[in-house]
Amino acid sequence: MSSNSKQNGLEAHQGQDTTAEEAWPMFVEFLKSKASRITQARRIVFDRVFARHDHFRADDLTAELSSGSDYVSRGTVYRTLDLMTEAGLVQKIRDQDVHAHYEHIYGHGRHHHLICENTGEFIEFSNKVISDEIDCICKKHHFNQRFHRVVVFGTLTDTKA
Amino acid sequence: MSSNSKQNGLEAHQGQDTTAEEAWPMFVEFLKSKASRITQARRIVFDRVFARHDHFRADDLTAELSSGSDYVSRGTVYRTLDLMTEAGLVQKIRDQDVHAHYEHIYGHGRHHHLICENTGEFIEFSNKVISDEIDCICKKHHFNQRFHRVVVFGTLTDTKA
DNA sequence: ATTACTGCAAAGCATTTGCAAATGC
DNA sequence: GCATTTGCAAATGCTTTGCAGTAAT
Repeated sequence: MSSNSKQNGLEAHQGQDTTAEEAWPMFVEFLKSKASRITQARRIVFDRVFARHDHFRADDLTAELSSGSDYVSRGTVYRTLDLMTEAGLVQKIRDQDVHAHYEHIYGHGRHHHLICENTGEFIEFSNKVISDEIDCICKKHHFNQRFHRVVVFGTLTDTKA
Repeated sequence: MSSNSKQNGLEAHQGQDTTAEEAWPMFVEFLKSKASRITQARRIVFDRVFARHDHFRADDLTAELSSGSDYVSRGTVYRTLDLMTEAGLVQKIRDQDVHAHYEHIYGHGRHHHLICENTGEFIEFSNKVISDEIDCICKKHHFNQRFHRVVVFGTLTDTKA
């Protein structure tokens, strides 16, 4: 296996971050493990993601990559971002269901959720330790909290004996 | 001011929850404070929201209200839900920006965010107390955690002296 | 009577998808 | 050479909006 990403028959992309160089082999491994291909488009998207150090939207990347020699199409940007998320290299900040859910809160109070990824079930909880800790963090950061939200993703294990 | 919501010239909607009856006057107050009107459509949406005790999508409501004598149009459902959110009677579970944001996490680790509602700034933090507490909650609920997310909404107070 | 609200249908917008051409292996 | 990927453009699905008619004050 070629251990150096520069040998993949791709031009060197200049101005690259150390992390990108470090992380690329991980993505390569991931793709290989899925019998997926190491393509130019994937490398380009990958580099752009690691060139950034902020939060971005898929659309921002699409825009950046929509002209010039590094052109990658919208569809491919989304598809690659999904792969990188699956590989654990990228965090999707508002993921799962894109669309808003509501619930009434009168006589209910703020609470948080465990979301089961199998059944879609929501389990509610509230917890003072967490709230207090968050208050403390806010204070530290001179942040005036309006409210907070905690969401835990995972699966509900069957409790039946 | 009429203190009983049943006097608002609207038919009584049967099968109603106590909370709906309790909360309705609050919504009325809210609407009055905005010089907005108490309408049938708003009452119908309101009742449907409080008749539910789960999480729902705006679309679910629209579907429920798209036939029969309690018809309310999609647009109005969304508009009313916004009002109820503004009034603090409803919690929008995936709010703020509807669209996904990404960030790369290699050499970064999982972390959480304080989001400034004025500037859109993200401040990152990670905290073991919170993670531990969440682990504990998951155990209690027989929940197999994949990952969790904490988001705090509010405003960054200027720290300059 | 006045002005806000509703219903409708069309527009918006991020995201997804089907398919023919291109590319990696 | 064969199978996966890409680019394209159209489709999707939730949400928003403009406007003319309707209802609340």
